Amino acid sequence: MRLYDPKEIEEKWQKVWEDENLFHVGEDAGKQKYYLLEMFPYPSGRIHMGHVRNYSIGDVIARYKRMKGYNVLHPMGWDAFGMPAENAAIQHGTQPAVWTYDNIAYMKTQLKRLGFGYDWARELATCDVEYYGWEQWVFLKMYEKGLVYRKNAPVNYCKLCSTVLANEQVEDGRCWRCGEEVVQNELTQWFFAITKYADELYEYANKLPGWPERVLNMQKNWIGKSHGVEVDFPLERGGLLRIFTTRPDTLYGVTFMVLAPEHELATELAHATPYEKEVLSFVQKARSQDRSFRLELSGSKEGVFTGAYAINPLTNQRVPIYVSNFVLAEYGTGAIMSVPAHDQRDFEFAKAYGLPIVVTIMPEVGAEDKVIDAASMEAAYEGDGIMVNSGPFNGRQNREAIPEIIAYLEGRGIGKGRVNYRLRDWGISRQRYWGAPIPIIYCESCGVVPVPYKDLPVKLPLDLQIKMVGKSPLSDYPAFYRVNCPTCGREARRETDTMDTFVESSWYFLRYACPGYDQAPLDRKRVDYWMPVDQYIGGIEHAVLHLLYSRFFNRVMHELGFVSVKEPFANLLTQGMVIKDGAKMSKSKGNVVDPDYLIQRYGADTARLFCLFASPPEKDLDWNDKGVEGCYRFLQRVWRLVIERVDTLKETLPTIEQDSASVENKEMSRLVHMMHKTIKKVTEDAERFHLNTAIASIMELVNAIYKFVEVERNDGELRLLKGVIEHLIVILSPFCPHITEELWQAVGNKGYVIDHPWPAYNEAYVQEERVTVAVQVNGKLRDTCEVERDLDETALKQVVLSLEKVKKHLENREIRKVIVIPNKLVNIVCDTN
RNA sequence: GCGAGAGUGGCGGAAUUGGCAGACGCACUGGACUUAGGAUCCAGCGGUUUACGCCGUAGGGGUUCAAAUCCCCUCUCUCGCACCA
Repeated sequence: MRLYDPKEIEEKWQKVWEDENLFHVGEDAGKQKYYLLEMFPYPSGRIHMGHVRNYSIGDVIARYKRMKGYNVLHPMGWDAFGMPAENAAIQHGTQPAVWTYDNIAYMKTQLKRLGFGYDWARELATCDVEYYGWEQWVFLKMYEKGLVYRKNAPVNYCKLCSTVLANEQVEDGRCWRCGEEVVQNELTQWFFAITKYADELYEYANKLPGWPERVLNMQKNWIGKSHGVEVDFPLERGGLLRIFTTRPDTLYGVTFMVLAPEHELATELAHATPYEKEVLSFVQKARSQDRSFRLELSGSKEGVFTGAYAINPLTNQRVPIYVSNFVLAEYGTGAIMSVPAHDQRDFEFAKAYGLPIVVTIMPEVGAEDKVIDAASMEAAYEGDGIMVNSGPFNGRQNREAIPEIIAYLEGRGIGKGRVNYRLRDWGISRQRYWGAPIPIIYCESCGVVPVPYKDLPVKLPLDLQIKMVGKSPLSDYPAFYRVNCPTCGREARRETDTMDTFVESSWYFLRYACPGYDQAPLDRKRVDYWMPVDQYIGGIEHAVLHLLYSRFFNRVMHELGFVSVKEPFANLLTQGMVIKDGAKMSKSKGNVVDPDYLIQRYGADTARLFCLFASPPEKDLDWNDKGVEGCYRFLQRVWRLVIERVDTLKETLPTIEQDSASVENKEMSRLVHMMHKTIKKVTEDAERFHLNTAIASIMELVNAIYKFVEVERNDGELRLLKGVIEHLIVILSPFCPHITEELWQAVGNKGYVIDHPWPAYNEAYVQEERVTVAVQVNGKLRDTCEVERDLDETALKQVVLSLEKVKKHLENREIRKVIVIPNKLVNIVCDTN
């Protein structure tokens, strides 16, 4: 008998798929499209198990949908700009471009060896000038529309990476990539005006039913929409101090004001007063601390009095103005009103500096058992209640009064309702080489001059030596930055920063729809055929980064007229990590499993099968070498099942339609039932991505077939066997495409299994003719019995009551009622004496 | 602290709607075949009990004829956010 040799058959079919161009797709108005996308990889050198898992899940869905009759777009490409290329260049003296394209070439062979069905004709690498050139084009359009601007601002800077980071790329005060502590630097940077879409990005998060709640919450959290009011507090010495608050219902309880150290009034108010010296030294100290350090001081709120007072516009009382490190300059107006009675932070500050506390909200009677009192309270009361000490609003429920208070403020011209966002604009300048050059020229006489469209692309030079220095390598390379001003022709200087690589990954999914298009970044007709992505699959780690940027960028492309849809990803699946020995697989932990080794030892089908079978896609996958063996064993079992009787099967005409006439005995009807049940289960599980249980049910079918072939079978039975085996091959094929293609051919089929339509199941056969009914007495299982399906209740009761075990449990007891769940369960409720 | 999710055999995990808890696989145990078994096949495999049975889905309470599933309380873990006024 021929042995299962994965290496041989996998190479064979991969070549056939490639030669026959089987996964190439075009737009076809006659078919329903399905765009399936997995997050593209960074070409780091080799793929890891996380990729294998991600792409295996995607490949199953793509193949399944294709067999279902969809026109499936399943592309692959490379997120090819980024720092590792530069670091490798410094370490090994290579060129980032060479390093990157070499890695791409190798990783592509790895993906091919896993048998993923991509349309390679659409492959792109973001470091291709054909790609980033169009990105520069979009940058210029955004510049024209005011969606890109340049400003001097304190930015997050990672010393180790020698570059600036966006807010989203700072985690716990550390660099998302290398973990180095992030410091604040003042630099002139380019920003994308993502905050212009803050509200839309927030609100549409409620219109994405196909996304995990968790991701949407993280995004909403990040955007941080809050409703409140801006209030102008007159300064005693003239002028106004504007603050933002979400709690106008506590305005009557304001006892002081606090400014961020960066607030322009901070030093101004103290100017020429006895407080000036102290304020100046405090502000200087605070400014020298970087943001993460200031945040670490949580709990220790420090501040100084400016010597100035503001007037509470509702009470006309004068309240002192402080400067403190706990107020953020970037949020709201950089100044706050402080209500120590009802805000814990203000309370702590008031206690530390001996400031008065005025209670304006009392807990409602019954809601809290104590009446709060300014003198004795030990923490702020942040809950709701009835307003007191609040002039015309006394006695009102605080939440209900808020809209009226806002109207009251607006009517008197002292405040205005306002929505505030936590989201900041996206800083995209990076002082690195291996990225897309920002298409801008600085001219001493003309200022900031965009590169004319006709001069695009601004090509990244490939022939420079990369040295680790604290500034962009390009700024050391005159051949790049020396340029003549496009406006006046005089000598000028190119921007030497490059774009954040998250810009490239924000629109690659659009470009897949029209690869190679050279008239514009995108070909709207084709983009509209394919967009939105029907199913996006990737890691949770991009919940706010890539996924938020892409939603923003797609909106920009929408406004530029390149795509109709506003939201790029209709459905999102976030797959879990691959864990081994209790930790994420990583080189430093020494717990990596090399995909090449797996393919070499067991074959791609086994590698895929294990990744899919070991746990449901959203959960973390616990790597288990023995589990891999189990999957290999299963495939050998399938192989033997077919190959051991391949000659017979080849000669037998399959019974594809299992009508009742061809079913001669109980074992046949049992097999027919198993087959239809399995098709149904796999179909439903594929639709909801429960791929592990889909595989489990296929295993059950295989077990049932083995049971069926234990004895010699007649012609009719063999015809059924062949039909069932063919169905088995078809439904296993999305998971393990090579072995199934081989077996499909071995049993005598001409075409490819991938071209075979997904089988339908017949509900009539999904149900068995005889069913096992659980029999309970007072809710406890006492026996089971096999009866005809849909047996009427009276007959069923009769059968059940005649069971010996049941009789025993009913002795001397009176039956109160009998509950019957058809074909499932009978529960006899009786006295319990 | 706030928000979200989870807790089921020795392990990974099943259980679309409240209806036989533990599918499928791993590990383990016994057996068959064998020169051999790390191959294959068969049987067993939540705990406890000689057995009938009793107990069992983090713990406690509740609703129900019936709860892993619904409700309340407690504990533990994971993730995200965290002076955002």
